[in-house]
Amino acid sequence: MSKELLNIHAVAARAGVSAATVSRVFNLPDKVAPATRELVTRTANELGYQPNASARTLRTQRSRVLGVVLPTLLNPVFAECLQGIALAAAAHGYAILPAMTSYDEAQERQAVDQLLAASVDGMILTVSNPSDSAALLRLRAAALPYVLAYNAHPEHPCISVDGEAAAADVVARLAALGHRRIAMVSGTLAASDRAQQRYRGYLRGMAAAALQAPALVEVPFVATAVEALSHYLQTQPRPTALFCSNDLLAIRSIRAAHLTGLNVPQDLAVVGFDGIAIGQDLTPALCTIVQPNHDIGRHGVELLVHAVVRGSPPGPGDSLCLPYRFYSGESCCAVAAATA
Amino acid sequence: MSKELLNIHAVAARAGVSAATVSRVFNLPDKVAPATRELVTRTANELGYQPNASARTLRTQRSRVLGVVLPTLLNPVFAECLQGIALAAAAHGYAILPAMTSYDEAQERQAVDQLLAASVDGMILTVSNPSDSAALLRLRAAALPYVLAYNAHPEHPCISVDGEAAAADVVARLAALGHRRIAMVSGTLAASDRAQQRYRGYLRGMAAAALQAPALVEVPFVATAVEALSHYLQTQPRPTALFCSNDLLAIRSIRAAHLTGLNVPQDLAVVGFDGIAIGQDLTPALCTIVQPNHDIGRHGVELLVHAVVRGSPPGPGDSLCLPYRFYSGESCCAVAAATA
DNA sequence: CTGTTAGCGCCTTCAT
DNA sequence: ATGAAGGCGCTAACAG
Repeated sequence: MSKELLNIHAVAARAGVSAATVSRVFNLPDKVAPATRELVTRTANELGYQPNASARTLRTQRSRVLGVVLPTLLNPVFAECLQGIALAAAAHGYAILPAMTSYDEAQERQAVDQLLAASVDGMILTVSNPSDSAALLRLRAAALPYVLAYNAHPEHPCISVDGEAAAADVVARLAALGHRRIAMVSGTLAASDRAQQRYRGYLRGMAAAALQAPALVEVPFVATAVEALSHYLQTQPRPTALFCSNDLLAIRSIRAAHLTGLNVPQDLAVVGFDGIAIGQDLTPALCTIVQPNHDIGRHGVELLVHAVVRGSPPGPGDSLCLPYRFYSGESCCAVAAATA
Repeated sequence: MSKELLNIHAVAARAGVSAATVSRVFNLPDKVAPATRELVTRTANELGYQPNASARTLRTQRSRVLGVVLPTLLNPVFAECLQGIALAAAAHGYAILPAMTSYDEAQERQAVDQLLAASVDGMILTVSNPSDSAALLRLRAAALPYVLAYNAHPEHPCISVDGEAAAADVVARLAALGHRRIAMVSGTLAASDRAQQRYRGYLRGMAAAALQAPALVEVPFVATAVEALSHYLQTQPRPTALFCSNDLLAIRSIRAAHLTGLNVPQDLAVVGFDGIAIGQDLTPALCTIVQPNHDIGRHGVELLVHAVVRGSPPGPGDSLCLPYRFYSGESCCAVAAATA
């Protein structure tokens, strides 16, 4: 096949028109006579021609590509979100260019630089800490449209849920079920503004229920999380309920409880946060705060597409706080009379 | 900020050299005097300059981008694989452009077309059926390097595991544990060559153990899988072991068993396939065939990068059959004497 | 070792 | 309604 000559001129020559006309057929179909348009379209199809995206981008300064910066896909929360982003982007004629940062700020900055060089039209990102992010500074300096996902910050456009209210809500529900020793489990608190937000909500909820909050159970390393949690659950006094800052931790807590000989939820209620899809198929089904992960991605895309159309980047005022939902799974129940 | 003039000429002017020299500093650093190189590097950093990827692509016909075509990220298998792809690609200086197809062949073709127009240097894809795929024909016609992931087919370069052997292995192990009524559960068989491969292995294993294979339990719709499985488990004679063609189905089978009042593994052994990371943290820990999902992605990237370097696309001869591993999780045990 | 020159494929005024 | 011409930013020959 003469693959090398499959450019706009080849189509033009074959159709007996100029390159400009072919271009117009693809970009401004209304400005070309129906007969010519039909001819060019047919010729292009026969040859299997598609406009070269790089040349287009170079010329128009618009790539129809959105950059995506996420910590990892090994947490289903972000996989679900990326799926939402991918579908929404495709629906709007955009491609996506994702980069994974492993919760590392240096990699966040590097990813942003790379995506800037790729001429993306906008970026959706989840960063470790929006307050103090070199990556976000770059974006502002470049005046590139961007939205944060999951992060919440007054100075940036964000798609998020009110994690603080949700966490307080969880504690209130646990208290209403008779739990008094309610502990919170999280990963490295400093590495995630979401965890910090949820922790604030937890403290607020405990105060509102007039309960004393035991020390935060920080589980820094995923690999040893189950072990650390098992150890923790053997110390006295044991909590009757565990509020975990994410679903993966909740799942590991349930495992740790079993290894310790505790039944969930009878001996230990476990509540997660995130609403990963798989949680509902587990046994016991995971009790958790369900975030609209798919929609968080979708709204991020739509905000950016909208911004491109109107020509001005999204600002903090465009932030969206989406509703969450308490999923009353089987991993949580009223405290047993004996252990209360 | 004078964002518009941040091109190679701006750097050249500021450093008092020509654009060609700046270009060489970025592409052939050895061909420029150390002093000049240092000067240019410093100037570029001061200005925050990075070469424009589109222009580079247009000029060199190489984009340093790999296309990725996967069914969905809602199955952690593919999320884990994509994570592997993303990390490996980044390590080799490549970006990735993923597209999700929802197991739909029309979308597979569309994704390939879009990625071709984006001038990707190669593609990694998982398709419904490699034998009869319009998407793969396009790739061949375009002579673009590509590798299949998970798919196995003699006429294409593939990174896969021997699913048939693995499935036969599972059956042999279950038989050795005393199971005689071993049923297999899968999604729509026609929609996945992997499921078909595993089913062949199952049948082979049953024959080898001189056991009669009950009818395949096909669960077409994810939304109603638990319900369908619960119903199935109430019919007599019930199997003592279930071999599921993927881990998500295994997890749902375990749930269905519980809803039916059966204990896993005492009343029903459940074995999955895929080795999604979360399986090991479940209770009972999922017994499954562990595939190296991350490495499947990584090898795919490396095969493509290698091909670009040597200048010829990978062929069927470059296929890699990676080792799998039987993870002896808690969802499987010897058949109870009474139910055997 | 460095500068000059000529496009890569496309879109977009401007002219017809 | 269509064509001709220039340049987006970059790299690769070719000179010097």
